[in-house]
Amino acid sequence: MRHQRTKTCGECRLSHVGERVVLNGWIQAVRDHGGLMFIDLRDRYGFTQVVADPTQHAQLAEVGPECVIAVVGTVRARPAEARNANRSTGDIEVAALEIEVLNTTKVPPFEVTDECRTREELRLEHRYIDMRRRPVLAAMELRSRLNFLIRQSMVGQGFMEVETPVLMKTSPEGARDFLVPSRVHPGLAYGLPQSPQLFKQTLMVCGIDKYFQICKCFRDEDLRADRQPEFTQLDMEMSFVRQEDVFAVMEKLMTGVWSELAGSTVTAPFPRMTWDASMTHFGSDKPETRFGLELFDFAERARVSPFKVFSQTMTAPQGTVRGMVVPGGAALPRRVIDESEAVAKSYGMGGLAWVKLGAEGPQGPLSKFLGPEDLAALKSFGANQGDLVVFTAGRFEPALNALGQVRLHYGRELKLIDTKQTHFVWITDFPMFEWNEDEKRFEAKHHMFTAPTEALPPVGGDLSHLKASLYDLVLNGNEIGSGSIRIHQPEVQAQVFAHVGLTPEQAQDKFGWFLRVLEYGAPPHGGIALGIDRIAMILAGATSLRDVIAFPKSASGVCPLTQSPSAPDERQWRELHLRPEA
RNA sequence: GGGGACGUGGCGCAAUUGGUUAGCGCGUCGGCUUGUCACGCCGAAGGUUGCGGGUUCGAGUCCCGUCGUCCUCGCCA
Repeated sequence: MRHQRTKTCGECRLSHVGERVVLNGWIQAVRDHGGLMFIDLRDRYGFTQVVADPTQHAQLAEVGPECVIAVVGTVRARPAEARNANRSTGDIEVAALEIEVLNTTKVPPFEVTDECRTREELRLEHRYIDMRRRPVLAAMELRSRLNFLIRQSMVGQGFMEVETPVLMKTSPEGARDFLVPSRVHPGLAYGLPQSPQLFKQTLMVCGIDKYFQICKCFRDEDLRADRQPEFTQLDMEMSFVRQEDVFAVMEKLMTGVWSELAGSTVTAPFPRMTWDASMTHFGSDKPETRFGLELFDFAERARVSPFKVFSQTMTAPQGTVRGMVVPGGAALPRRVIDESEAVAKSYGMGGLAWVKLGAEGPQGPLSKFLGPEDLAALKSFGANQGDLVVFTAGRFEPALNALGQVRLHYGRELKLIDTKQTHFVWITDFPMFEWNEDEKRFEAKHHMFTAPTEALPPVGGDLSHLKASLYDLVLNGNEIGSGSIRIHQPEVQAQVFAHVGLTPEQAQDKFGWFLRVLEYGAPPHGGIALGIDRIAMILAGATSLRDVIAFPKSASGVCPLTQSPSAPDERQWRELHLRPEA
């Protein structure tokens, strides 16, 4: 490179007119008028129009879009009628004195334009071209600013950033671990962290008091639009705190982030809602609270209903019948109702019971089962003439969850969600355990290190009603963080291990080291982890995590750019004492 | 592991009920062009319709299988 830039492509203004400058960048577009040529030069900072006489610069014959050039030239004001108000540099142009071709390019597989509508697979395969596009670049910048604001806020609030190992001990509970086989120790493996949970708790015992880290976490499970195998968390933990202290730190962080990056004011404290209330009213543990359509409990009437699905469900274990009023829904076409039934079915329901309260009385499959007392009950739940009422029947969580999804379906279908609003809400008092039907045992709802809010019953007892100091931060119906007050007493920790079916030997083998940590003066502590990718996605207005990750993986976990995972060679397998299945 | 959608020149799309030589726009290449900024005008090249098999006189179109991508249930915090 003979000519190194003295200005970026977003820098020159009328105040620079007359200056001799050097620009480096990519050719965005060439407009060749024969005796006069316009070149839009682009870098991260902007675009500058270069004007050249092709007869003076023979190299111009060999360059096209995405070639990299250096331009030596003079800044001059554009003629008044040729100014471009759409660009910050639109009042000036650089008249080329010399042009140096720094690199040519193959014909790009797609054009570098804002509204590029090529398929995502191709964009990710050529991410180095895709990221030159302004929307992608903007998402990366947003993320960078988010990370900076997080560090600024956390350090400002007295937290210390500590790095924890990525090669760590594999753990049996929760998501599947990515394994890293050991070369030195045949048959042994590290696990990549699902989160630095035990290390951050250990840091509390170390006396760090306030810890945070922006760290990569890994989970070897199937992917979704909002789930990648590796993702980034803001991980934090504090000593001598109750959950309100954790909330306050996060509220200060998030209100600051929102005012900086979303340009909107979010006020703290955020509303709090118990898990029971969230499930009961919204059919979800991550409620979208920007519209109504709250659910109601139809148990009383369902119990005595002639409709067998209702009455039989009420006699089954954990059986419940829940309903939801769709105001004005009696006018909805059958197609919309059928679609909502499909939603309920996809979430495990046999169907969706519904009734339209029309002018001539109840209509629909359920109407013949509804007596005057049922209709009075519906009225008490807010149903009026002209409304649609839908119901699910089943076990508590599936029935509520399915109806919650139906609620979201109607919220979107009827455009009830005010997307201009930002609703943070804390969900608190989660159940400590949940029953795993496949394995016939209780397992931790969050993880095994969450503190119960009351004394644990003897092993073998019913754990289904136990609550924990466990909380989620929910934003516009997205779970963006999850945390808890932790167990800091080794006896309690040992009890929890026993409750989830770990023998003392297994507990010792997997977590003995951590039980010992707790035995040496562990302070009461708690914390939370926020999903930075998801927060960035919401701030960017994106619908996929891939839009805010520089080099994301496809739904099957493949990196489109590098084609990982790939086959290690024979020697690599051998060194790890492994052999692939043929 | 299950369900759904998609796969056609480099890119985005079209092709009626299975029927002629698979079209259009962008890009690319060549020519013209001194005030454009999605420059314009003229011309040209570019296709094993993801892959494999089948049905048929005939398949981009129908059937079976397979691969890939996306969405999703399960799974996962």
